[in-house]
Amino acid sequence: MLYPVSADYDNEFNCVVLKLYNDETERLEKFYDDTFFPYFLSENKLSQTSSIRSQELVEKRDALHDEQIHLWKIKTKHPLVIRAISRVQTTGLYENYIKFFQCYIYDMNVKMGMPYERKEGRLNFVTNDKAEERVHELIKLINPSHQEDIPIFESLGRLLEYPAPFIRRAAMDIEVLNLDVKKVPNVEAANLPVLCVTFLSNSGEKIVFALVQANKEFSCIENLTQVEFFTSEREMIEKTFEKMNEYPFIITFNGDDFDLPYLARRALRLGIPICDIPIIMQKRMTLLKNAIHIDLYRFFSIRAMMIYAFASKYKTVDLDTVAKALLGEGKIEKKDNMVGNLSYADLIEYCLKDSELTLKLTTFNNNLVMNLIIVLERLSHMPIENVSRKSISNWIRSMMYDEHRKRNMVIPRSEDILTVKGQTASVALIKGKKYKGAVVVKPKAGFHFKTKVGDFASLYPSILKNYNLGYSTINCKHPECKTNTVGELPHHICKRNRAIESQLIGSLRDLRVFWYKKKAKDKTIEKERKEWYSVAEQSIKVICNAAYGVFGNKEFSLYCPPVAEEVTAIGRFIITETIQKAQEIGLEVLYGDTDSIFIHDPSADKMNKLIEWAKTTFDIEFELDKSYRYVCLSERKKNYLGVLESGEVDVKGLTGKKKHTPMIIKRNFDAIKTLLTEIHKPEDIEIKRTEIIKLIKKTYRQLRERAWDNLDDLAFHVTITKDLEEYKKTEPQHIKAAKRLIAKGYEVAAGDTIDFVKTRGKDVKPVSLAKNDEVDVEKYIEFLHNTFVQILEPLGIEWERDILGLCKLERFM
DNA sequence: GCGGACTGCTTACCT
DNA sequence: ACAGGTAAGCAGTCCGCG
Repeated sequence: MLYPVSADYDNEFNCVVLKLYNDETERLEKFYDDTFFPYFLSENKLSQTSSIRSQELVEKRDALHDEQIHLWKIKTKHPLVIRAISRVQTTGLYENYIKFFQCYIYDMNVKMGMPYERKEGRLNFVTNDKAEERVHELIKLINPSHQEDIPIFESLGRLLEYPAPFIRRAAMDIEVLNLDVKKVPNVEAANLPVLCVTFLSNSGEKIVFALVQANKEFSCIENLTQVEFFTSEREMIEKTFEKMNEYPFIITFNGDDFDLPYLARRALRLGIPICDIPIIMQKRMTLLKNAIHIDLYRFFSIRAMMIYAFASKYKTVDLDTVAKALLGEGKIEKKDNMVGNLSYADLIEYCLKDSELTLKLTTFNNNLVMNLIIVLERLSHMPIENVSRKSISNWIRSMMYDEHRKRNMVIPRSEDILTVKGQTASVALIKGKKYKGAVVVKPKAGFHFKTKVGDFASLYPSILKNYNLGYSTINCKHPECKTNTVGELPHHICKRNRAIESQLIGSLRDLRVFWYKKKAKDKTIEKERKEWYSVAEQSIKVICNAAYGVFGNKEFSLYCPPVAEEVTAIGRFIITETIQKAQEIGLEVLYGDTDSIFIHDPSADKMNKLIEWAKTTFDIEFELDKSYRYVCLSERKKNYLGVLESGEVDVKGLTGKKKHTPMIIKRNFDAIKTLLTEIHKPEDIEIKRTEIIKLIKKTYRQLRERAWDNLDDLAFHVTITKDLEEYKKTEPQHIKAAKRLIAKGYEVAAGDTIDFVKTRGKDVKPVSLAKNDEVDVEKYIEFLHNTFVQILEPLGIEWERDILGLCKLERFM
């Protein structure tokens, strides 16, 4: 069968081209369609020119104003014509910014990533009876509250229930000679030779190309039988291109910005004709002519993916960190960046390992990442190359556009939404923010045994759904809706029409809560299918979690501030009411944040009563989320530690967990975590208290006596979040340290994490440039203190008395 | 001229 | 380029101190 995986405009044939993955031949095929033309909509007919193909009056639904309107559908002879016209004609145009290939996908109803077959020059969707059966079943089970939502459930259900193809793919990595330890090879110049290229495929092929280096002993290569050596770099690169054309999918880690452009530029330098170079360098990505290029660096950098799909298991995006977090293994360690100094065997091993990790990142957990990409491609109606690189607001936007087109609705212009629907009515607590957000309840400090946490499942998506929120329904024009307000804000909500956002996000939410969450845990389902359900569940989670936020982001094309603030306002209303109800029932509320409530030792009876009340009052699933053996709260919000009944420790927000904290303190923190799992009842606290004091004292003394093993253990790790020139207002410590690195000739850029130690005289130094005796021990002791008071307070440990007191005494003895 | 109080900047976290 | 809320540490400024 054929699966559409990519779409683009083909300049040679002057029409749209789909790339289809054939899962029988395991190759890519192309499908050209010259019956579809670029177009946009206009309020007025334009003066006819040779670049306009036709102009035709069409009827559209305008959901923003709730009326039917007539617009001119203007078809052009080339996609670029639309841009040219938009520069001259700046008013009265609609949908002129939507990419041509996206229009094709939406209007021709191309289901990306779904099965098709070619018949008489056309593509026909191939129905899968078993999947259809499951779709039927899920609709019956969910039993949508609105009849008109059934088609949405059907199409979403199909996208998630149809099986995904096996994708043949190869991971690729190159190594380039490097003359300067402090710098990475320059891509623009591409002035140094490529030394090694490796391909590793998921069908078992391993290909290694290596360049013969004049300075290196050739005798040791006899046992490298699978390696093909080249004396000509040009030949090696030509062979590399040949290989790249053989695979339908090429996976890299940072291939967009390094491997592929370097190969392309190097090829040009070596005189390979441009038509033989299968690499297309675009502004924001690097593509392949005959394959789909997935750059995992881009994929793993997508914030929403990082946080929701991978639960922040990795915090910086580089191959070593991501692989260690997800696969449990990292890169091969090298002494420095001097690739040229490695023996052939080491160089090849190193390069192969990178390819191996890159491939494994797409295959682990039964192809989790590859399947995530396919599901997201399906849901977003975007080509794989785009969905795997672009942030989540692009996916949601694309989903919304598709839905507008399917209903013959004109897509409103951002500025029109703002004019018609108005601005925010609430005031944020934080300076510079646009509107008020969630409620955080001040915690009751102390050790609380038997604490249970209840929370609303997908609170914000549920609010979007239940309260029919969207740009078309908030502050609508109908007189009878004006009184339909909720809670504290003046906005009213439409009673006549349903909002697309509410339908789409609401349906996704229902699918997740009532179907995929359950299926992913169902023990009667075979393993592979269960894993697929888990992928579907995670994909929906990622989308739902961001769905509210986009309406408060002014760059989002359906930006609608009243919708965003109405969501949080209703959220505040719901959680506040629930806390009040809990107290009425006689439950002790210890803490709460946004959609969760911590309750101290509730009776099963009262807890169930609260759960039932919340569910029926708000029609949102309110469930028992966690049962803690105990939680340890301080007065600080968003900061706590809890031990679950399973013995697992849950740490939130504490300094000991943050990634910038030096290792010497983190290790202490982890040891204390283990001790805390050994507390089962209040009497245990006493025993563990002494052990914890002992631990901290040890580190305290180690610092006082300057007896650390390794200076690296004292390094803070702080990320540079913007270009160095942008730090105009202040010079933070990590920037100061970074500048010292630059002065020594190192390259430092936004996104890098700086490792620095605090030195005497309120100074800092990069750890690589600092010496042991420069360390400002007082600063570290202060940090040790501040890190541990967060949990010591509730334990009844006093720094002065218990840590310093004993240590000072001992020092006298 | 110095130090404490204060504000604002920056990063990393929580939901 | 999904949002707002919170903690922490530091940089820089203001103000009072005769």
